[in-house]
This record gives sequence, C-alpha cells and structure tokens, in this order.
Amino acid sequence: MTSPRRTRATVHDVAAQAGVSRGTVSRVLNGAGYVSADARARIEAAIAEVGYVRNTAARNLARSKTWAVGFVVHEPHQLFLEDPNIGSILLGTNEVVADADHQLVVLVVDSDRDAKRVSGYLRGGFVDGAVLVSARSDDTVADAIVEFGLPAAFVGHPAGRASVPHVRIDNRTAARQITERLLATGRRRVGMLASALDRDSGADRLEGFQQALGDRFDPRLVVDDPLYSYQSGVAGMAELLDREPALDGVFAASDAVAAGALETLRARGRRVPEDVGLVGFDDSAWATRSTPHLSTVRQPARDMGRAAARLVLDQLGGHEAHDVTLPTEIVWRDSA
Amino acid sequence: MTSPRRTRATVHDVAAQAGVSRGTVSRVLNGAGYVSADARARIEAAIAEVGYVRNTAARNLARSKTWAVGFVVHEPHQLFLEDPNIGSILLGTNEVVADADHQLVVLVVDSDRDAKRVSGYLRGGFVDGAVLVSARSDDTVADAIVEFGLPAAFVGHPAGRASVPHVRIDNRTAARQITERLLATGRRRVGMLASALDRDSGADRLEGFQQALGDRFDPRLVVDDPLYSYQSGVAGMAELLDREPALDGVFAASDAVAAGALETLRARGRRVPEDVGLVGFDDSAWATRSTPHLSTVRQPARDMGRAAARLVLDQLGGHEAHDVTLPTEIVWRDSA
DNA sequence: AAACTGTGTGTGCACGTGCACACATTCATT
DNA sequence: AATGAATGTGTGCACGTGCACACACAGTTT
Repeated sequence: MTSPRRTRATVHDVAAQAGVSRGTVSRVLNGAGYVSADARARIEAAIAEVGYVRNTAARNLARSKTWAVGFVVHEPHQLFLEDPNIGSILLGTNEVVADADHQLVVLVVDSDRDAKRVSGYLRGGFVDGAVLVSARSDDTVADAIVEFGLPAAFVGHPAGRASVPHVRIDNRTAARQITERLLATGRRRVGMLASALDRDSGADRLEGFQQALGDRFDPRLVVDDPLYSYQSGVAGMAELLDREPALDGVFAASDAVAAGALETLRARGRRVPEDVGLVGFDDSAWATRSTPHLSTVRQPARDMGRAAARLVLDQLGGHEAHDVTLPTEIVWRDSA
Repeated sequence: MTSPRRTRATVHDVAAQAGVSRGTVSRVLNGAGYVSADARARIEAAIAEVGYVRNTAARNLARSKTWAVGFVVHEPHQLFLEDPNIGSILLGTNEVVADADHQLVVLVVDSDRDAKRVSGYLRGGFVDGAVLVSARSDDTVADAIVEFGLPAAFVGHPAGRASVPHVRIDNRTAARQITERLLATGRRRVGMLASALDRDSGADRLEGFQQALGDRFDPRLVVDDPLYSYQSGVAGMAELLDREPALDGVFAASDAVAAGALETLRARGRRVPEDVGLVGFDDSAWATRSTPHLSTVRQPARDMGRAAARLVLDQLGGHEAHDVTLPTEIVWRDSA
C-alpha cells in the first residue's frame, strides 16, 4: 500500500523531471500551441511519472475565475429534502451549469451560523456566481451577495429586492385560476391553508385566492404557517375544520400542505372529493402519491432552475440579465 | 445604486488606506497580538472604508487548508431527491462538519461527465476531505480519491475497497432479522424485491434474506433492480406476482421499493397485510406515508452521516480513523 | 554604559499557477 | 547578406494571502 503523498507534485516537479521550464509545461497543460512534439512527449511522460494534478485553487487565483457556481438553499434541511420543487430546481440549474463546464456547489442554510459561514464562503472567492432559492425578505445571505456584487439570480422574488435578477412564476394568477376552478365544482365554503407569507410566493398565492373569491372572501377561513410542510397541513386543516365544520373546499398553498390536510380530513371522516374538494400547488411527487391524486398547479421547477442558471451565466459572460416569468399549468386530477 | 466593484479590495488597499504595512493588517485579521491600539483602530476603519473582505481562496492557497469538506452523492439526481436516507446522512454530516467550522460542499454525480468534473474538483485543492455516499464498486470518483490520497470516508462499504475508512450497518443481520419476523407471522411463500446488488447494502440484504429462509429459499422468488426506487417496486412486484400468484410475503430492499410494491398489490386486489405481508428497509418517510404504514428496519442514517464526518475530521486532525458499524432496529407497524 | 527583554512594525518569500515578454533558432523572403 | 516571420523556449511578475524574519524602540536589568 502506497502512503499518500504529504505534499503534491507541482509544475516545477514536472518541469524538472522533463528537463524543460515551467512555461513549457504550462503551455502543454493549457493547450496553447508552440510546443515541440519532443517536449510535449517528455512532459506528458513526466506528468504521469510524478503523478501531477493541477491545483485548481491556485489556477483560479491566478485567473480570478473559479468555474464554480453556488446553489444556496435557505430552508430547514428537513424541508429541503421534503420539497421536490427545490430538487427539480437544483436539477435544472445543475444541468445548465454543468453544460457550461462549471461546477455547482450546493450550500444549505439552516441557522444564523450557517448563514454567516455561507456568506463568507460566497465572498471568499470560491464561486463566480450564485443561485438563491427561497430567500426570505430579510435574508442575510442575500444581503451579503448584493453588497458584495456577486453575480446572482433568485428563484422566487423576495419582496424589496428590485436589483437582483430573478426567475418567478405568476403565483397570483395561478392561485386565482385554480381557486376559480375549485369554485366551479360548486363549493360554497372554501378556505385556504396559506404558507410562507413573508415571501412573494406565499403572499401572492393568498392574494390570488382572495381575488377569486371576491366578496365571498372570509379571512377567518385562512390559516397560515411559515412553512410549506406536510405537518403544517395536518395542523392547519384541523384548525380550519374547527373554525368551519361546513367547509367544502380547500386551497392548500403547496402539495405537501395538501397531503397533510388529506390526512386530517381522512381522520375526521371527510371524503375527498365528495365532501370536501381539495387543491394544491406545485405538482410535486406528493400530488400523485396521495390518495386521491391531487388537483394542483404545475410549476415548471426544472425550467426555473435552468433559467436561473442562465441568468448567472449571462452575467458572467458580461451580458445583461433579464428577469424571467414562466407560465404555470393547472393539472386536474381527483381531489376536487 | 452603487455599481459592483470590478476588482475587489485587498490587504494592500487596506494597508495604504490606514498608513501601515500589509503585515500589520494581517496581524489584525488573524488575531495574533503585538498591534498597537492606534494601528488596530485605523486598520479597522480602513477595512470598513474600502469594503475589504478576505479572499479565502488565496488564504487557503497560502495555508494549504480550505476548511471545506465534499459530500459526494453518486446517484441519479431523481433518486438523490427521492431517497430520504441520503438526506438524513447529509444532515448528520453537515451537523458535525459545520460544528467544526468547516463548509460542506455537496456534489452530485449523475453521469460520466459529472464524475470527471467532480473528480477534478476534489483533486483541485478545493476541499480538505470528502464523504462519499452510495459509491458503487467501480466508482471512478472513489478511484480518484483513493489515488489522490484525499482524506475520505465512505457511507456503505463498496466491495473491494479495504483501504478507505467507512461507516456501515450490518445489512445482513438486519435483513435476516426482519425476514424472520415476517416468517413468524405465518407466511409460507415469501419473495424479495432486491436492489443494487453491486453494493454491499444490496448484496448483504439479499444474503440475510436467504439466511432467514434457509432451505425454503427459492431463487425464483427474487426479483432485482439496480435502483432502490418506487418505480422498481411497482415493476418488480408485478413480476413477482406473475411468477408466484400464491405469494403471501414480501421483503422489499427499501421502503421506496415497498411503497411501489404496495401500489401494485393494491392494483391487483391483494390486501396488505391480510393477503400479503410486506416489510421494507430504511424507516424513511415512505414508511409512514404509505397506507398501511410499513414495517421496516430503521437505519440510523443521521448517525451514519455524523460518524462519516468524524472519520474525515479525525484524519484531518492526524488521527487514525476506525471503521464504524452502527446498530439497526426493527420497527413493526401495520404492513405485516 | 552595555546587554537584555518586550512590544510594535515592515519586508521578503512562499503557496502553485498563468501570462506577457524577451530571447533563440530556423527558414523563407527581399 | 540582411530583414522578417514563424516556431519554440525560458524568465519575471502577478494573483492575494500568511508567516518567518529583521529591525526599531522603549524600558529594565547587570
């Protein structure tokens, strides 16, 4: 068993081994021409011999370009794992970033301490840009990025940040449309399980819901929770039924919330969709994993991830980045 | 609106602004004593004035220490997102790594091109060590790590890699125990939905299953699939029922697989647990999200993540790293 | 008065690379 | 024969930081 080298080989070692200078080695490594066939062969042999691998960190320092892009998720870890939307955004972003030969670096923020560390990381010259998912309005990581001037893109538009390019969906219109569709099934007492009202997504969905109901909107029939979680659906639904036993329609701010609501409805002996019509938001894996399958709004999460990546790459390429709004689609299944 | 700096401030700028030398600035930044109160105050003012943030990449180069640890997931993205075990391992690892003031960098490998890029990243001096999850036996990223001598730890032990420290559970014993428990409910024709036989986890679970059945083991009642996925459960269960309609017990190699099997069983009109007893593995979110809730093996995923992180940190601290085997627990619910 | 200690500060080099430039050689052109 | 281009190679500096060392000065000890 060979013991791991205490110190790695450098271009100097390669140059010495091949009997040439560092400059020539560098030319071989970086593909620029003007190297004799003989020198090239000797250098390639030397590289293999001394086991040279380029120190990318040093290269980045010299070139001041890292070929890495951060993907910052500001969510409780648990939710990061539970929410398939974030996963799909990650997929889309990675797709585009990898295709441009950059390395995506995923950073999860779940505490003030994390926020501090991640902010330092982003400013520390490790990445050329960053994609931020689900930033809240008082997001210190976002503050750090903006202040530092790091090329970035937000997925979802945190209130009060005009200056940062972002990718969004029209949450308000989508929420209005699915609520109208729910009302069209003849429901009379319709409530909402709202979430994350401190973000545009949460606030706009509530607004769309309210628009659809018009005069019939009753603030008592809105329960809200900071998180888009299964658990918040379980609890919120119980609260809603307590407030209005005659409830016959529910718009949940996400599929995870809807799935939780479904659990409570079942426990309380309400049939879905016969007694209560239920619609969700996201068209996540929850939608088809639940019984009955959920009617919901399809968010083009993967496209959003792709678009956000492009916004960052555009900026890195010196182009202007233009905000993007992507279309949603109503997916009608069995829950309403 | 201030336009983002084209070039960031350095220690030189700070030194010039404060009227001192770089060395003194460095001492202030790194906390080493021997700085007059006057100089310290001027430097701190200068730092704020020019908006200096340390270039951590350069610092790392100088110190040859990055304070970052890679977390490599070698899975199709889709599965990475679907499998809550990986998420929990990630949580545990991040917990310990963050506590040691290191930054966890998540890297997902889903293609040969990814593998190449990630290998380069790991060797490029961006991280001090790495945790590898679900490495297959012919894993090129693992090869790169071993060859390069990067301090690392595997979660799950890929066959034929004696030299790398790893964290594992005793899959064989756990599989044997839960199969025995399933048999104890009086099942006569018991099959298995096996997965990932190219990893220790998959192969050992099959072996444990076989041990429990002893003479009654029938290789025709084992269906296998490369992935621990919901979809593989759906398809595998159909195959198993086609081969043996009288089947009354199934051990699925993971909860996701069991959940898929449940779907097929329902579609084919088999009641669980009345007609068919079903047990899974992992005690993931699938287990309690399914109807009925799954009997399964609890894998201490979070602890495994923690242990792996410690293995890496131990090596970074110059200590020897000892392999860890963690205990499992059978969780008996309603599906058998 | 010389030698020593403690405190504060500046300078040079190293980390490992990339790149601009200078220089050397060959061969074709005027 | 002198100029020029094309090709090949070596050297110095820059990237931004940390650290070892040298130095300067005040106050204390022999």
